[in-house]
Amino acid sequence: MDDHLTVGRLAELAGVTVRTLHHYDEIGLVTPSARTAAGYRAYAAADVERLRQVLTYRRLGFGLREVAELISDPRADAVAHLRRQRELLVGQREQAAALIAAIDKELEARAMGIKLTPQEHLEVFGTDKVGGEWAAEARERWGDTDAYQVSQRRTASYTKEDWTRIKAEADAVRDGFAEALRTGLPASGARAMDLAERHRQHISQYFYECGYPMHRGLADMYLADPRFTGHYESAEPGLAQYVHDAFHANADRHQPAG
Amino acid sequence: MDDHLTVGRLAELAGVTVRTLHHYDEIGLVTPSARTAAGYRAYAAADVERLRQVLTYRRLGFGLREVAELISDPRADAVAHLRRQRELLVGQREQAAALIAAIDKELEARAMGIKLTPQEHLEVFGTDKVGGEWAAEARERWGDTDAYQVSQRRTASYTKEDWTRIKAEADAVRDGFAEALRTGLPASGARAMDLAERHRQHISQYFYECGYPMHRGLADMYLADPRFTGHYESAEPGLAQYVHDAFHANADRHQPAG
DNA sequence: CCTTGACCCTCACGTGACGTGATGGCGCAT
DNA sequence: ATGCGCCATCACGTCACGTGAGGGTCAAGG
Repeated sequence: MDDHLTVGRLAELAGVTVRTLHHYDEIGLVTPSARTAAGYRAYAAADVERLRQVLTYRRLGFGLREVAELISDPRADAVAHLRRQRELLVGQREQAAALIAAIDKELEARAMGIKLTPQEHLEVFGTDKVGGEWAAEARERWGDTDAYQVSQRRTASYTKEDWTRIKAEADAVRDGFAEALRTGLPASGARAMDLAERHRQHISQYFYECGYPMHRGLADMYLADPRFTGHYESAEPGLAQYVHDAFHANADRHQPAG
Repeated sequence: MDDHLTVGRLAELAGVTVRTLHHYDEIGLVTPSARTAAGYRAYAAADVERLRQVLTYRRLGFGLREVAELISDPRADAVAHLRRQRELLVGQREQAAALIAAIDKELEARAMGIKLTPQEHLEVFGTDKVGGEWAAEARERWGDTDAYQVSQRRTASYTKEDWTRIKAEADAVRDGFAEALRTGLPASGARAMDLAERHRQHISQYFYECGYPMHRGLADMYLADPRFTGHYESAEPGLAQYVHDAFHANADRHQPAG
């Protein structure tokens, strides 16, 4: 009774109710590895660790049935779990950040006395949807590994190296734009438009299908969102506007009537 | 039927099921402001907006009963809602970030063949608990609006100008580091340490109390998280490591025994 | 005009993850 | 031996929908 915990103790430790532990025992999700003579549940260190995994996955939006599958997956060791959990958490964090950005945008608009278009309001739904069904999406992704790389909009599971490459390419494009601006080339010139096209293809390859209409949207976003604006403005004043114009010029070139 | 939406359309738009909208209608949470002759639900723009509020609060972990109270609170206008939602989202984002940090820590430890102490394992429970009851905590906090402004740790509601200044300062520090690295100054030299200190005070002023131990944590983080790494590496190769070393050197200077 | 298929309606029971007692057995201190 | 707190097992309640069943509505095409 010294290296084993009672339900009450474990519940307090883990921040859940006793009933929850009973429930997990009932459905066989976290079963105490021993019982006292009187029938008291006795949780060992390994049980605590298992509960920790369970609660982590639960927090990520998985149902208990799914959690059971995940943690009993024989081809996944502790590190694999941690990597998976990390990814999902990054997704959650990004999602929260996206919603914060949307709210900032709206607050800003209201502060300036501008009413946003219904279109812009719907962004929240969009991100919200992705958010609410994040786990579901993740599940689908793990289902078939073929369509996975192809159709996903988000950053899936890039390795550190991938990110480094992505960042490098993004910076290369930015620096290219900065130089074009400094040397006085027009935003609608061939050099700027080529850089815009390179950027569009980069986004398409690593993030999501980005057609010309969507690329136009990105251009506007880069002017509207201070974070993105800062990314370009910090390299060269006026660069955000320049990039914006180049994106649109490039879109005009490939798909007139925009 | 032109400015009104049917259930199906709204459901798709909002990323929820038709059944959910039926349910919200049943309990009087989001009731369509009109019905067609055939009895079809007809949602007007105001209804859509209300649904948006509902889904936002729901996403933040509130029960529908609570959501109903929140959005029918007469002393809260749209901006107040947005500010509240923003705060809760910042909390969620921080919480996710905290868990990511905890996982990074464990992954790092495992990579180095170190087993963490049970103490450290329990951190996850701690943050998890805070997370699960985030909404409850938030509710308590709103009890007194005085402590509210004071005790907030994060970025609350910075203006666009604030963000621009913040970004500018961050870039100035980065460029300073880059130059120091290029000119061959050591990471433990006066120039680098002064920049580190400037960075720390910047963080403390605009974001959160950042003591030397926490600044050390940030240093490690900058090497661990590819986005932060990219921020520095893109300016100059090897800069992330350099900055990391400078932070630690600076911390050593002010608080030995680290 | 009439069919067809996609959409809509209202019951109404099912489900997942527990909450909330009810009733009774340990275990230790006074 | 007698509280008092914690433990056990039923067993029903709840919340936010899911999932059909059975039947009306509507726009498009034959």
